[in-house]
Amino acid sequence: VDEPGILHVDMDAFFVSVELLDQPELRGRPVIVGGAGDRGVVAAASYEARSFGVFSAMPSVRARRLCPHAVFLQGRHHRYAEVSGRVMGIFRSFTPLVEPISLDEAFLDVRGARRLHGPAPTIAAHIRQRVLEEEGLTCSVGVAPSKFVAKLASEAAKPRISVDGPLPGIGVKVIQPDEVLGFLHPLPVQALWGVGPATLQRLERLGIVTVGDLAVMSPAILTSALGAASGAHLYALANGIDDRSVEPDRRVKSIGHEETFAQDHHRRDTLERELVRLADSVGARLRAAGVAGRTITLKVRFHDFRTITRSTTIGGATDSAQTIVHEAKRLLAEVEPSPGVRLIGVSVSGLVEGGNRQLSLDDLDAGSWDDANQAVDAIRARFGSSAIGPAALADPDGIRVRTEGEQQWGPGVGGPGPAPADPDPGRNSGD
DNA sequence: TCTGGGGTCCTGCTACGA
DNA sequence: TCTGTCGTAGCAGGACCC
Repeated sequence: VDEPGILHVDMDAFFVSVELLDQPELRGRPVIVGGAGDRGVVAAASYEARSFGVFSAMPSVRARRLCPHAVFLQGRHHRYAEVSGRVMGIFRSFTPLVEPISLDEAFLDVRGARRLHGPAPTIAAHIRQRVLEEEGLTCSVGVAPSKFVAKLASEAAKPRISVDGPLPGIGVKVIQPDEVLGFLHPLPVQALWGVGPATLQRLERLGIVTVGDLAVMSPAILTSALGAASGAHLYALANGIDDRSVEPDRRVKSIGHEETFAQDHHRRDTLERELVRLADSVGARLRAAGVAGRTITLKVRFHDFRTITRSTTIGGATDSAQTIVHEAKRLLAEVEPSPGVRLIGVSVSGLVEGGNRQLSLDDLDAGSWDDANQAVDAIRARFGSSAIGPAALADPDGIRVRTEGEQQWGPGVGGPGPAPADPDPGRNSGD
């Protein structure tokens, strides 16, 4: 790889910027998108909010303390997905080799687009211009010979915060092949993709502070400290070696849904009802994606944040909520909920394309559900996700069904919490 | 300070069949 | 028949990313 042909495009404060498009009167104010409840977190913060020390993944309680006058918004995932789809469309008008990483960032391989659109830095500038003109949004672009250097470069191109407020970034940062090591080595080691708090601690024990320190370390010492895969991977990155290609059609490997409760739950029957709702959502998403899976995993997080997973692998792949619920309940039966459960989740992995799906005995048992599931999917497509759902989830008046998507970044203020009618005698925790 | 929800990947352990 | 080895699958947990 000898020319900077990989782009990393990162939208600036994406969720917040989309909200500002729809509510321009909020421009210039500190705006935070995320869960507003006691157990929520910040999903995105405007640069005004960031200058108060607010960052994504920060507990909302703390964000509110740091910036009490900030405007808190719940977030609208569907709206962000819609805008993201159009932005990715702009990227694809330059190259088919687009690998979306999330709603707001993607890698592009533009080495084959030179003739049509010019060299990579020119393409980067054109992309920024078109995203601004067509969507009213700004983005930062890193241009480099490899994915991870492009990612770090886009970070260097981003707007900055200062005591006087936000400062615009340079927008495009280009790293030529002979500049890679000079760019990388002064960076703190946690700038590397794959170095989080735990790995950072281990590296610091070896006296490694910068990427340059890591680059001159013995690979044998690194692998013994970090394991074979991570050690070799980080050593390669620190020396500027990253031959991962841009993969335009990565297949999803698992689909899951989990929720934190506004208050801890202590009763198995309450948790089972939540499982029905989560599995209903996971089944619908599996069918929408045209996949089915063999491994069902239950996740439980207790009041003290201890988290366990229990999984089981069934004979044939399923996309049926009924089968998922059945297996998840069996797994839950081995868990003691009385200390208090703050989160429960269900996921399905070992995915195969729906067309290759094999029927298991469980599926045969639930086979009659297939038609019902298809009918439910059709009704939801036409009337919305809350139009129909499992009877176990209906409100006492039988009118409305709680479904997925009502909490994105933690439980809202005062809810949704448990399904209704959940007396928890002997407890005063507010289940 | 008190920690969401969507994921991926890696490691270590155990069971099991060849 | 018993024992050891090896590869693989399944499972649980941890770390990390956005």
